[in-house]
Amino acid sequence: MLDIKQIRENPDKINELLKRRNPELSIDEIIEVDKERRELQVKADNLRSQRKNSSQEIGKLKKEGQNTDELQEKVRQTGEEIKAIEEKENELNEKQKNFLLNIPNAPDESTPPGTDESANVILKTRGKPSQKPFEIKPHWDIGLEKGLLDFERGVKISESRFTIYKGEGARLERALINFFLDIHTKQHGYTEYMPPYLVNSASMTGTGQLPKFREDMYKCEEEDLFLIPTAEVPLTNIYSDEILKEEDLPLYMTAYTPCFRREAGSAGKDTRGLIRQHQFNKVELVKFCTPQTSAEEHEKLTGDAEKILELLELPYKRVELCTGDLGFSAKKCYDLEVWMPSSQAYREISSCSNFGDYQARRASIRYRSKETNKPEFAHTINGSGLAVGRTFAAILENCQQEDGSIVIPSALQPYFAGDKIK
RNA sequence: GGAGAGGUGGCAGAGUGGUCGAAUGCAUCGGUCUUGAAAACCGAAGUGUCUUAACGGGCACCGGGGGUUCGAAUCCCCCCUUCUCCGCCA
Repeated sequence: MLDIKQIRENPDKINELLKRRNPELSIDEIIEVDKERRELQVKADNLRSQRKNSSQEIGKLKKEGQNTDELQEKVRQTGEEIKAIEEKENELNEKQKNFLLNIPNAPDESTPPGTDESANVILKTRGKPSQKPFEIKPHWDIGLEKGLLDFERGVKISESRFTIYKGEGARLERALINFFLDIHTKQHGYTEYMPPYLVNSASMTGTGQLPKFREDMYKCEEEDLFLIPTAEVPLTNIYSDEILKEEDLPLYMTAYTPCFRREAGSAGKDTRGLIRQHQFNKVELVKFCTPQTSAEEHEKLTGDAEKILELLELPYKRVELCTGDLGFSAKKCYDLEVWMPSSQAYREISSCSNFGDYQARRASIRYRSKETNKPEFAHTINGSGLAVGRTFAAILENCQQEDGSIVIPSALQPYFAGDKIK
């Protein structure tokens, strides 16, 4: 969340940045609440101080055998006063907290302004969209034909947007996961994790999914547990409510997990194929670092994700999201988009965001600064490295041959234990 | 799931109604001593929040929430969690 102190001190600056994201956003209404809240705190603190002193006095007098009835009655009344103020105080605290939890991050100064994706900026393009002398079959057709995917039975055993991988399809998916993890751990310095796939509401709040996006998530009925929509949630919250040593930073973490999203509100979008599933596999990259290095670490992390696309020889673009297209918790974001012949378009396959201290403040992830020896909020960064199902689809299409076979990119062949799907 | 015992500062561990933000030990940091180091000795040191130009000061925090009381780490209730035993089980 945003820092209330900064809001207090620089309301115009913060409003201006938020309005780049959405003109309707404003922190104005919280300023008065904050002021009132602080006034009440001063009042209550003073009364509590009085009560403390008087109570101690009573203790002393009683020891001396003196009558304290009158003083006790006075303190009792002070107690009632405190209670009344505390009630109002709690109400305002709650209001402020809710407000802050529902306000998105302020965009970075460098994030290009704009209201929707049309204002996104293409930063680079690598590889050329495959021009082939035959018609490339969409991955859902070729996947079904080759017995790699079973959409209908996936729907039968679950519901729509659930798919079964089968035979060489399942093996290709597994090969991709292992390939991604090996590159990131062996070449990019990430530590591999296997976190829980169900997390509590505190974790979901820490990374920003709650309270605003509850309807996007699968929730357990009996427990305070949600299926993770991304490994970002468990990984980022590993160090919530902790103070790390500055020497421990930067911290690089990666994990393969399935991801679960209700996709409420995407009815009718990408209904065919693997692009938009309720359950999909993803390898996630997460970093914690100091504010001084976060911009640089963000660039590096994005490069780590790009490396995978390059090794797989898939054509892609790097796009910088404009302020209006930014995710809720992000202040700066690059999307990687892979060429998808079936839609004759580039489709998002990774999203690499810098959150500044926004998540760290929500989840209380701090490090002790060597310079000041005081706890400071860390910066968090994450990105997909990559979405596995979408990579699977991209390979089925981009690597498709005229005879319908799929040539496995050479870097992946050892993982797939084969060079081709016939 | 059942029974029992716990949850206190970075760690270990005391404290069962008042002067306790909390003894003590270890670890940490600064200093003295030393050619250097160790040892010894002296000293510093939690987190949050409010207030102040600043120095400083106030308040809160002993797993979380509520209650009793003039006063709660300490008493009561609920929840979470750890350990041990039993049950179940991949």
